[in-house]
Amino acid sequence: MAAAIKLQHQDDLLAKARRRQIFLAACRVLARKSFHQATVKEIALEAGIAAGSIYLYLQSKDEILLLLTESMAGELVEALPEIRAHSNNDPRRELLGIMRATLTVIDRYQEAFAVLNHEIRYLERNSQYRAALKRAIDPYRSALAGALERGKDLGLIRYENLRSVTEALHMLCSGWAMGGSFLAKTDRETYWREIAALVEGRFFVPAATAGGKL
Amino acid sequence: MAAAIKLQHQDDLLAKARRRQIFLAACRVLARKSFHQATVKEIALEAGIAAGSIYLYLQSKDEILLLLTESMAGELVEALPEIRAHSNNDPRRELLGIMRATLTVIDRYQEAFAVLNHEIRYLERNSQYRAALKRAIDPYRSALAGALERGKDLGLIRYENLRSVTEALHMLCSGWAMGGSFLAKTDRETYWREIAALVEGRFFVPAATAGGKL
Amino acid sequence: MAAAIKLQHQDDLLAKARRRQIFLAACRVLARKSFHQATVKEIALEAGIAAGSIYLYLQSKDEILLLLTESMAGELVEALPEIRAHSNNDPRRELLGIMRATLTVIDRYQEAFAVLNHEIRYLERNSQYRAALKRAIDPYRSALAGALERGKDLGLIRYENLRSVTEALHMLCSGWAMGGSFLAKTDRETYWREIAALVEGRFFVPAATAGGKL
Amino acid sequence: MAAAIKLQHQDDLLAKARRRQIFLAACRVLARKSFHQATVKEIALEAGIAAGSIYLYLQSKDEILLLLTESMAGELVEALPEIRAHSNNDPRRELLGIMRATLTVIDRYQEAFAVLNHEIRYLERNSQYRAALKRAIDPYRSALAGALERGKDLGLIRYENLRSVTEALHMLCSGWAMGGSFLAKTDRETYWREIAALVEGRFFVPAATAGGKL
DNA sequence: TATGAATGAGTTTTCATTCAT
DNA sequence: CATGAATGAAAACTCATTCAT
Repeated sequence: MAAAIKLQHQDDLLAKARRRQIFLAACRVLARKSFHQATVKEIALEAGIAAGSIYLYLQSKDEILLLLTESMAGELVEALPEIRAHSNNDPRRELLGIMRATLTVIDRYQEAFAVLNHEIRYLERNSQYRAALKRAIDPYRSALAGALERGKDLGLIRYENLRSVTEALHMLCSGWAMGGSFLAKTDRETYWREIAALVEGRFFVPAATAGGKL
Repeated sequence: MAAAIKLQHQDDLLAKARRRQIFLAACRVLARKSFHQATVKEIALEAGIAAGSIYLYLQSKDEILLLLTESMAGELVEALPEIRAHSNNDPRRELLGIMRATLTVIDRYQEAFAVLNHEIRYLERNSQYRAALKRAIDPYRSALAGALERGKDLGLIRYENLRSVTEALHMLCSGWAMGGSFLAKTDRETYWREIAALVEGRFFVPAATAGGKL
Repeated sequence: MAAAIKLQHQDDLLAKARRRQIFLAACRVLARKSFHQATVKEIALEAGIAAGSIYLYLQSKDEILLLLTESMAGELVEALPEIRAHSNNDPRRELLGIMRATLTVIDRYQEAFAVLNHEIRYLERNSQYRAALKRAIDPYRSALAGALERGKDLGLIRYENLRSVTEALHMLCSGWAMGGSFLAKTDRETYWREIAALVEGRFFVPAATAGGKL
Repeated sequence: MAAAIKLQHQDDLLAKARRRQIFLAACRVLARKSFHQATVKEIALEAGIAAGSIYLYLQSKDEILLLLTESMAGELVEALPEIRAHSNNDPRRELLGIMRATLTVIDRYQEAFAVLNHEIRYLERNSQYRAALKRAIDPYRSALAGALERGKDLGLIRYENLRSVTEALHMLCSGWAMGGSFLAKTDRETYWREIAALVEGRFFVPAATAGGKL
């Protein structure tokens, strides 16, 4: 029984490692082509496993998109506690910290993130996936909303509609990766300064008015 | 000879009308599914023509994307003279006018615009298309840039890098259609007020400092 | 009535001229590509008529092959009386004359002839066409066979099996156009001397034995 | 390692066997219809594999023609060493041996050979295929040319132009399969006696003149 | 008679998914 | 667990033929 548990454990570890391989391979492939131009075989080979072996870890090609979502959101969510810890209990710092982390993760996977952001439209129409997507993204969304709410309660942040601001702030980050032929991308740091200034100027209550200081 | 010209003229009109039919059909279909899920046959039938007849007006499925670009950008470009005329020679009004028109067009085709914005990444890798895309979009981009430059010259608008601001402003408009599962879309007018305020607050020189008034 | 007849006559002449145009156009097109690579539209335009107009003179694409057969065989058949007249009643001269004319016609249409010779395999499986093909070719075949028979009767030509010799002699001529990648074609005159010598040496009874002289 | 080699070996064997299946299936189908009338699916099913499986062993439909060329030429080339061995060092025997083998292979695939001989015209316009075709045919062509050259050196065979004779001799063999409606095919042996006599009488130096005897 | 836009059947090719080994 | 050969459904595209003008 102990052996069985250990095996189970090893299997889980193996599966996790394989899924990570597949995730990274998919990111590399999607940096070159669209989701539909990329074949399952190509992603499998890029991951160093045989074409058919993808299906030992994934149910379908579409599930690669779910894997991408879970992996990227996961990296973000893992970073949240430390961001919170370093925010000195100032929701403004926490908000900017989350946005910075978001931009960092997006920057890490750029193209794949843009692809994912497009394909997710169609994925979430499938009720089977919608729940899983929500589960993966919610901790991040909650952290963002939580910081905003606490900021409002403390009189440090102002906004009208929580939901729409939450999404707008995320859009400011993701816009960085989404620009197609219309957008001449600047480097990440330049972009970061731009949106940070935007957020501070528009949403943060001026120091003279607010009680604390950033 | 007159007859020949008339025929030629009629043919042009026919082709133009058919291409418009196809454009509108593609928009309707792309509101339901992705470009790769949509079949040429489906779009043709939606346009009220036979499956094969698409190829009388288009060289390939990809050219549908070019048609979308030309049609949407075309609607925008057609509106430019009047926007200019009504701007009272104030580049700030012209800038906001262009952005409002952009948002209006994007709103009209929403889903199809989002699809186009994604697919255009892959389309523009084909040098044959890149030139055509540029040709379609440039008048719009120039108008935006022109208003910004004139505004700067007159001391009414401030910015650092023309190119990056031009693109950022466009992104503010297109972001409206691009949000996937992350973005809970608010209605267009609410969004418009949001970004208009953003532009006015950040880029426009305060009335106290600037010479004219908006 | 006279007018009607005249019109009919004119119509016939017109149709004949159009069919000639189409024949020549088809030859030009088939010099560049195979029968299946060539489109009806392409041949029509090459003939200087509109795509759909082919069907005023032909029932189907396959009938182009019939037209080719009739036209090429026709040119040959038209030459037969004069060949006969110049043969001085010597079947050997007539035979060589026919073969020379055959080679001339084949040379004139080379590629199209080769294409026709291939496609005719499939055309003649259609009983509707078989009769028409036979009707077009028979005068030529008869002339060839006739010369051989008369030659044999006069003791000037020797052979075993009439049918097989007739065909072999034709093959000698058509081989000139049929060589694909295997055959490095020599010029027509060189080839003609080669096969003429072959015929004289192999089939003709030596002068010492035969009564007359060539 | 041994296992890997064995697997590799087995895979090669499998691919070879499948390609052979496809070759034979193509021959059977092409005995019934032209290359363009034959569909890839039909050939695949005739080969006992699924429609799409053809593409595991072939890049395109056209490559079937290359496969035909390689297979037929291959059968010929495999026979060459033994022909050489049995020729008793007499180039005349070797030459006739090669021609007889050629006729045998052509007889085996008759219709498919005729189709191939036609389609190869268009295939060899593609430079990618030209090289492969040449590679497949060259050993055969060299053997033919080699026998002719050695024969000439020994004073046993006479000819003017090596290249053109080589091709003419091949044409004598292939003509057997090429005759369309014009040629009433005789049986192979009759035809063989015919062309063998032709070669002996025309190209071989008479015994009185030559040193050796056949 | 002449046109050429429209049709839709038919073909090649791709690829997600399965399964015997 | 892992493999990769096999499958077959699906889709873009072509083109002979028709027919309203």
